[in-house]
Amino acid sequence: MNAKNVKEEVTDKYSLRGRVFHRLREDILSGKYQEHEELREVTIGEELGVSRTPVREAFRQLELEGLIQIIPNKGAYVVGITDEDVRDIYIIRSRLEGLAARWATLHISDEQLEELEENVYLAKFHAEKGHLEQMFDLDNRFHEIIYEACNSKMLEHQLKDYHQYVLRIRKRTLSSAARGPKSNLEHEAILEAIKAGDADRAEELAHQHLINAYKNMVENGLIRLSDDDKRL
Amino acid sequence: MNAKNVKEEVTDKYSLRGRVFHRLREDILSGKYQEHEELREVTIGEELGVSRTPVREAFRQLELEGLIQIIPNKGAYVVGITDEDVRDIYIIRSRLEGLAARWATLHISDEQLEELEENVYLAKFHAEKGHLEQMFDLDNRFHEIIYEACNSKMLEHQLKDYHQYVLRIRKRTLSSAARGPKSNLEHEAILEAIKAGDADRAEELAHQHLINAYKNMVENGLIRLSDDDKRL
DNA sequence: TTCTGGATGATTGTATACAAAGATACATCT
DNA sequence: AGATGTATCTTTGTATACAATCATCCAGAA
Repeated sequence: MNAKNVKEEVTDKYSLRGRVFHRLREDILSGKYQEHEELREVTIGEELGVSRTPVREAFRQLELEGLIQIIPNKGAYVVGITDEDVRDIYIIRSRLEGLAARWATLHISDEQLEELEENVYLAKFHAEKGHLEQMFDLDNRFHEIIYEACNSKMLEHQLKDYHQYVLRIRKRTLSSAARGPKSNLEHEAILEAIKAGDADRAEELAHQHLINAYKNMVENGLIRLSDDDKRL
Repeated sequence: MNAKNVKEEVTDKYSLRGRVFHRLREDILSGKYQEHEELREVTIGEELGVSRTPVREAFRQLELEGLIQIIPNKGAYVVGITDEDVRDIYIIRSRLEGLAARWATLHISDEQLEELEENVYLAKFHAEKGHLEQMFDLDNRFHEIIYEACNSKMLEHQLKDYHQYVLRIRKRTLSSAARGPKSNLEHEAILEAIKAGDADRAEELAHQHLINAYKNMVENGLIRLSDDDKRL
């Protein structure tokens, strides 16, 4: 899941293979296809109205992304995403977001800083009004700005990939409204740290921000966790 | 998941697509194909004596691995990797390796621990003898054991992805022999921390281990770095 | 009964044919 | 000359035909 830029991702969606790829990823992450379910090339092809060729190519990519497992001459099986995976994704992402916030502190542009401030200001407004959809979008954008500001092609791409996962998880669970204001305060604190040029603090705050988001999901019973929480 | 994985990787190599995939990866990593060079489906197919179909599937995978860039309806181009990318990869991986070492401390099995100890012991031997190839393999295996021991499908997958890049960089630069013994000592320290159940220390040591490896490359002039090193 | 072996059908692996998009070269117009 | 349109060629995108492999089932022997 590595080097592709935004432009390709877009054009990508206009090829049949691209559509199959994105659609299948959606459907696997959303839970339409159960874990261990077998995906047949012709069946998927018929469902999406394409032949086996683009399906096969999409399968190979999904395998590399770890979403399906292909056993040669046998078939493709959905790997699925467990609650443990969700936990790990959040923790991994929390570390990388911390790193991104650190680097953003070093390299953020005036324009980006301004957009962050506007973002925080607007989010406060929509939180008071209870506009869930706008809060959702602003939250995404806040993180995206940080990714862009960190000035690292590798890290940005990595985090945007994970964002895909996180979006799906959120869709699956529906984010809790109560988390909004707290999340906003945390965004504000991260912004302040970046403005103050305090990279250590920015990293720690961004890291904790993601951990809090995850904990909130657990507390609300959206994700259940069997074993120890030592990983956090 | 391990024994099975190995078997698949092997069977993989007996399919035409698998052969094309592995062969192309080799050739790109070894520098046979220059940066920005265009890879044509028929040409590659003729070279390897196969049709376009397996070549295309291999291309899609190589794209996800970040080794080539596919521009729709145009062609596939070998992707370059800048010194800044190398720096970011090492830093990102250093954080994730730290996390992996932390989790490995919590979840490592007796067998894995034993293999780690054997690995460290053997590495010392080969370092004294100056067996570069064996040291290289043992080093890779050391990290792989940690990945497997961390007991996280997501993190393991992530780190193995990055490993691709690192292998590529190493091949490009040739690792310096002088680093060997120091690296071994660091491995040993990581192992001790894991055995002692000290997750914090394991994380910090593993993190620093990667940073040291990177610094060594810079000091030996294998990698040039233009701007500030504040990112470290 | 239980095991073996082969016929049969289903599914993937590969090759190839055809369609569509981009690149090139040249003629034409201003 | 420089710009523009177009014919043509090259290359990729997709569909489909055929080959190879795997799974299933049932007959027949121990």
